[in-house]
Amino acid sequence: MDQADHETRILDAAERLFYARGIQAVGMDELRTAAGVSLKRLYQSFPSKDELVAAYLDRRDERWLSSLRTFVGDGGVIELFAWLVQWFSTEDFRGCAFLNAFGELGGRVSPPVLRHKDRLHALLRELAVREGAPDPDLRADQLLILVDGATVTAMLGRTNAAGAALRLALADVRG
Amino acid sequence: MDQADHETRILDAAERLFYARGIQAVGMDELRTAAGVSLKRLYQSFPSKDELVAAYLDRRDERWLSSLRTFVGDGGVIELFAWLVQWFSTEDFRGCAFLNAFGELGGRVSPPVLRHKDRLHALLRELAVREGAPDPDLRADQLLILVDGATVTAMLGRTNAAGAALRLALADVRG
DNA sequence: TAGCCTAGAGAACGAACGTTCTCCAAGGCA
DNA sequence: TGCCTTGGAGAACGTTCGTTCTCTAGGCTA
Repeated sequence: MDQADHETRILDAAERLFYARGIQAVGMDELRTAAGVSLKRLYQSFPSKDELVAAYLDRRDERWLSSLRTFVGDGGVIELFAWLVQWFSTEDFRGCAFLNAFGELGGRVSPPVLRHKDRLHALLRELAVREGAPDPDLRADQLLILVDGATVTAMLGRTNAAGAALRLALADVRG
Repeated sequence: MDQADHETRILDAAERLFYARGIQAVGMDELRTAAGVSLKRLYQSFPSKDELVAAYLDRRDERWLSSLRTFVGDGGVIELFAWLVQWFSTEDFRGCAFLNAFGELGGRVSPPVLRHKDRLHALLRELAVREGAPDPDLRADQLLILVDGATVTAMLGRTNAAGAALRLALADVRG
């Protein structure tokens, strides 16, 4: 097992634990145990917890956006919110990892969080252009509001959040 | 200065510090200093940090909703989002205290957070009824998505969040 | 005035946690 | 076989933090 394998196992454990229970609630020792890696190797791969957190967020950003992009393909808001419905109903769903991390750590995690939201905004803008929206930037802003709003609302237990948001997205196209 | 005054000063300091920097980032000792109160009295008023956090959230809930309710009065979504615009532009704005607390502490703060969102939902439902919405529950769900979505989006620096959300709210009425 | 109660200041305690260090076993190489 | 390097397990260290304890000063009552 080489260095890359170790990093993958560490990041897998980090994503599972950090997302499920919060970053500050998970210690390096518990993470080490979950990853099945020695503390020495953990610190060789990621010299501090802050760097591990940044790596966790960046990898989650890539995977999350890639999954969404693949699912939506050339589709529109229907596919966008269908993907959200499926995400919200996964067993370990606990809201947006980036918003949670921001609430928890504030400025210390800002760069990965802002990067993530900018990339999501760019994806939504592409969708807006395909839709023929007259003002794609505004439309992307609005879709971002709907996606984030539905996500935090679903996190707190309102199960029809994605459906309600979809109706707003469709209404705006007609309006 | 009696007991109630002390509690007020403690809660004032707690709200300022917890909201600005996060709950876990503020220790009881710093809070004691900011409130100008002895540690003994602090623990007489609030026997543990968890109880102080709950009291902070509950008092913020009351004040926040009361301010919104007063501003909106018998108005509709225009007034609702006008209030948000003003809130977002306050200097110390840092998103929704309840969503941030949830991201930070997860289940440990769930009851006050859920209470707050339920009360906000109820206020939005009243507004939906006044508007003559055909399905006030759905409309309240949607307004909650727009309010929370605009709030987290504004927190991350998109300054026109409230305006973009308002347009969606108006579009749905027309659609 | 003498004794007692209160309250404040901050030292102290115990736990948790990020990070580093020590010890030892195992394996490659002369 | 004997030596040297590598890596794992976990002890140890220093700090932070929530919470409690101690000591002392001041004011009220008899």
